[in-house]
Amino acid sequence: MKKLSFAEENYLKAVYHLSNAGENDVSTNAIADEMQTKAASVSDMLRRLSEKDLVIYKKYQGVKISESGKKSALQVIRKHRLWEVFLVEKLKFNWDQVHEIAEQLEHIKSPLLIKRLDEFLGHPKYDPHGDPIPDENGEFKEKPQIPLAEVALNGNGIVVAVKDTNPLFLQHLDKIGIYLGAKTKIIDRVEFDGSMEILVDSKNKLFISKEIAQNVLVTN
Amino acid sequence: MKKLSFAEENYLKAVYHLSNAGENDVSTNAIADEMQTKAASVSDMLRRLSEKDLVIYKKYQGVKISESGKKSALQVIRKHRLWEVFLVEKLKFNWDQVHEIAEQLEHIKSPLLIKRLDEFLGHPKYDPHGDPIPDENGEFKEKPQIPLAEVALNGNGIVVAVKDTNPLFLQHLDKIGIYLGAKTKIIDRVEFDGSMEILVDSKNKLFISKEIAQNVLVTN
DNA sequence: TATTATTTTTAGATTAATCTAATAATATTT
DNA sequence: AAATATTATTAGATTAATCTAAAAATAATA
Repeated sequence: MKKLSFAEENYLKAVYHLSNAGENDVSTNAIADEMQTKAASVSDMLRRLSEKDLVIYKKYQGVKISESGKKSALQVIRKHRLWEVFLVEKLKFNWDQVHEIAEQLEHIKSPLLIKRLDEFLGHPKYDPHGDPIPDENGEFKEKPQIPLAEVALNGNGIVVAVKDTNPLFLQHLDKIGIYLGAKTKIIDRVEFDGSMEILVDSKNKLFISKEIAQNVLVTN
Repeated sequence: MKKLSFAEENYLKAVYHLSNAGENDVSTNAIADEMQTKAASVSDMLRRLSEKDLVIYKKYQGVKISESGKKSALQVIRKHRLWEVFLVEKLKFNWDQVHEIAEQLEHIKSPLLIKRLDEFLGHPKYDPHGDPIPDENGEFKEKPQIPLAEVALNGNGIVVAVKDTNPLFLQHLDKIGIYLGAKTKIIDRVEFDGSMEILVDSKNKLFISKEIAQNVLVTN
């Protein structure tokens, strides 16, 4: 595994995420969109990543991440999520504040540092948004999870993740009292607009919109 | 304070250190040496730093760090040393392993992160090598310190810092049992070669070379 | 299917940071 | 002080990453 530049790592991450963990092909424009850059820059970078066999790229046909590219991407994701745990657990950040800082920390190169950080944090399996943390070999297990919007009436669940990590969304969840680990029960559903009434931790009645219900993931 | 690139921050740090905290002028070659780069690259960077008023640069006359340059340098140094404390205190690194990793971490941009890290560490005043950590305003106080080599016969001291932070030197100190906070007493001195015999923590007799004695700093 | 629209790539510039080789300024030494 | 050595700067390339504008390929639609 050669040492990659920050830009290369960021592109690999984007390809990995947009391809749904390397399953699908990804389009140039989708990457440009995700990375807030221009399609021309993406084409250029894909050509270079392809020369290093980090992606499989056929002009005009989209791009797929290679095995070695996936490996690299997963290590960056591992670092990102471990740092997020550190920021929330140890430095008392809120879950909506950690993404940007972790975007920087994820590029620090030191395998020993990450090993020690992982130990220090007690080998966490999930980050503050419920996303799984890959191990040293890139292995991880997603928690079984469905959007609140799809839970049946009177169904119970435990909040295990959020689909969107937009700070405004996370702050809103904080405000209304939804957090990772909260117990939920669907007590009413409005078919007209997809909004619903839920009971949190058997004591707080909440009215939430369809958008919220689609982005809060629970397990049962 | 504008946002600086990694390279700019590294040059400012080098100028600051080589000038003895901004006191003296620094030569182009000295900087090239310190940074393992070529004089031509240094000239170029000095011109650019000068345009941003981070250094005062007159061609062929050496360079001095400006007030705003000093401020930036001290913030980078603050971050470097706080991360070093974190690595040693929390992640159980040895004092000879932390410099390289801190060289990367010092460039992470987030004032809040550093504020929280500082709190988490209990507002440390010194790093693992005994060097003072500047506060948010760049203020710091050096511990009064003299090399063991200059302590009088039978004089006592407490190890407060090391002059050299070369890993091999630090590992050697570990091996012979010298560490920050160790109590020392000079029990013999060989005028011929500057070597000396010392008593550490009132129980371990050690024979050390002139080189060691010059690079271990004590207070009394 | 031919035309139009969209998407993607290439061509050509730009910026930061670096390098080597050549030149210029300063310092040292006969 | 003139010659020589040292040190520092400029000129000109190079590389990574980006951009705009133009060209090429693919997709959508009349």
